Amino acid sequence: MHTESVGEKLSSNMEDYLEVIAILEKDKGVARVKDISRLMKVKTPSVTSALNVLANKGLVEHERYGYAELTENGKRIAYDVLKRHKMLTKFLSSILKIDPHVAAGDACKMEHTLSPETCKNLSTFVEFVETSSEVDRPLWLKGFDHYLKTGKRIQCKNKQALEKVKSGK
Amino acid sequence: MHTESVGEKLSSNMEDYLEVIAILEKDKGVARVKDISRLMKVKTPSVTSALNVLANKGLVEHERYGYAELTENGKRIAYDVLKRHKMLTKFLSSILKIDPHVAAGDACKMEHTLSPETCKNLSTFVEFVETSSEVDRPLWLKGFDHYLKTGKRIQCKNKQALEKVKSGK
DNA sequence: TGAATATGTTAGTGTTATCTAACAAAGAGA
DNA sequence: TCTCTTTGTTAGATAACACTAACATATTCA
Repeated sequence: MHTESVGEKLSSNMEDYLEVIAILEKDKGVARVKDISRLMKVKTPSVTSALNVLANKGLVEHERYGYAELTENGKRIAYDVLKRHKMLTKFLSSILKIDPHVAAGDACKMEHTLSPETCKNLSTFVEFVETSSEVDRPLWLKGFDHYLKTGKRIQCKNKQALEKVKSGK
Repeated sequence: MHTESVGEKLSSNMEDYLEVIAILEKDKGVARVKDISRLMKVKTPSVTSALNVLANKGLVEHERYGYAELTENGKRIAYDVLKRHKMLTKFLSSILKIDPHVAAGDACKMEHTLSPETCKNLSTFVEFVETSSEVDRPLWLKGFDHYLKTGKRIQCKNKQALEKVKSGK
């Protein structure tokens, strides 16, 4: 019956619960046990149990038979996880061309475990690609797309590269 | 005392045990409980317990007080995981410039959970970068390195791009 | 060969997270 | 208001995986 210290790190599972609650609060205004159970693909007693754990850690507020609500600390963690989730999904779908559904699944698994360094650099990479000018971005990313599809590299000898650079503007 | 059906999928943990055994067999010739426990960062009773599970599934052979040995099925899985591990480490360290030690840690977490699609395309991406000709590879990858370090994009107007293309050969 | 040391196993526990079955409360309609 | 349905909780079981303490076997070397 004691509140856990804030410093203890959360399991992937508990992070997932927080994330789902954040999504429900955003989409529906409130997070109900039944909706959480649906999104988490678990039965409702598992949710009740998880909410007790999270409430004990001061990450959600939950009155018996009531809604779950993220506390400020809970929001901080949930939004962090969501941010990573979105970044990972973007990397997988728009750069690696992974089917969006599969990409979301993989992002779910990675979002809890990747080191801050990897998250940061991957995020920078996505940003680098997304904000590239028309001149260079299509050059290598289209090259990769072609390589993905055919296994063969677009011929990119000097003359052809020059062509692209010229016609780029 | 029954052999598990081959189809049941292995937990991340059991895959890790197989991987570690494969590494020990390669490095030292044999895999001892103590060495496995060291690499897995668990105590020896956990290893004994894991070996029983894996032996039951027909993935290792293990006589009491003896070495652990991968069966053919065990090798197949272990080598698969190792292959993913190496590919992920290469992506993280040579493209994202993650410190090798951190990269190895992240690879360990991802290697069990990523979808085949993501593994395949990421692998293709690494290959695409590694086998690029001198002309285009440095162009964008160096651009990314600079962006990583400074947060600023190398100016890549047409004239400058032309310069690089010309001097590339 | 026969202690002493190193290594491996067994037994029993704890933690996390899941489930089913049974019960309790809340909400909706007649 | 009173019942029916929906939703949520409790109790108790199970599974995976780790641990410690105690015990068993192997190995080493004097």
